[in-house]
Amino acid sequence: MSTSIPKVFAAQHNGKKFAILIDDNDRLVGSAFSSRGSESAAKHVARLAGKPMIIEQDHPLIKEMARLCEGEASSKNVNLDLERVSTFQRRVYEVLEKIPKGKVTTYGMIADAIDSGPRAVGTAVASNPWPPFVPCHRVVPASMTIGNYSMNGRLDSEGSNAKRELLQNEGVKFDGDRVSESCLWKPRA
DNA sequence: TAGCAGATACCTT
DNA sequence: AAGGTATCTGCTA
Repeated sequence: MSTSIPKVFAAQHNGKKFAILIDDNDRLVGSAFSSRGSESAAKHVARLAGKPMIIEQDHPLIKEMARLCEGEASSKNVNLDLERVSTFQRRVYEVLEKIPKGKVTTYGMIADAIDSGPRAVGTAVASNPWPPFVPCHRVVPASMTIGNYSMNGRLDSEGSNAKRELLQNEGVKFDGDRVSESCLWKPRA
C-alpha cells in the first residue's frame, strides 16, 4: 500500500467545471461538477478527504465525466472507493448501475426491488459520491416529473435543470414536464 | 388533475 | 432512541 495523500483534479470542459478526488490507491473517492462558474465542484469534492492536494489539471477520468454529461459515453469500469459508503448505499447504487442509458426508474421501484422504503432510497441516492459515474440522475419520483438533484451540496432549481439536461442528452424523452412512460425502466427484484 | 397534508417506512448517528 | 428524508397516496376542490 502506498501512502501518498489523496489528490483532487479539477478542469473545465465546455463551460462546466469538473472535479474528482483520487485516493492513494488510485480509486475514485468522489466526483462533482457544476454548470455555473463557481469553484464549488473542487471544494465540494475536497471535503471528502482530510487535506487533499488540489491539482488544477485535466485527467482521463475528468474527460470521461465530460463525455458522460454529454451522453456520449456509458460509464466504464471505474475503480470506486466503496469502503466509505454504507452497505445500504451499496445496495442502492448497485441498482443505479443497472439502469440503462436513456431510461429512468423511480425511488419507489428501487425500494421495492431491495425491500426498503422510498424515502430511505431517496437519502441514499442523494448522497451518491460519484455523479455521474453512478447515474443517480436516472431516478425520478413516481409522478415522473424531473424531481430533485443536488449539486455540490445545494438543492435548488439549478440541479433540476442539470438533471433534465443530463437525461435529455442520454435520449430520455419528455412529455411536457414529465418523463414519457416509454422511458420507464423497472428494476428486477 | 393539480396541490397538499398526513402517514409510513427505514436509514443514520 | 431520536431525527431526518432527492417519497407516496389519497383526499380535496
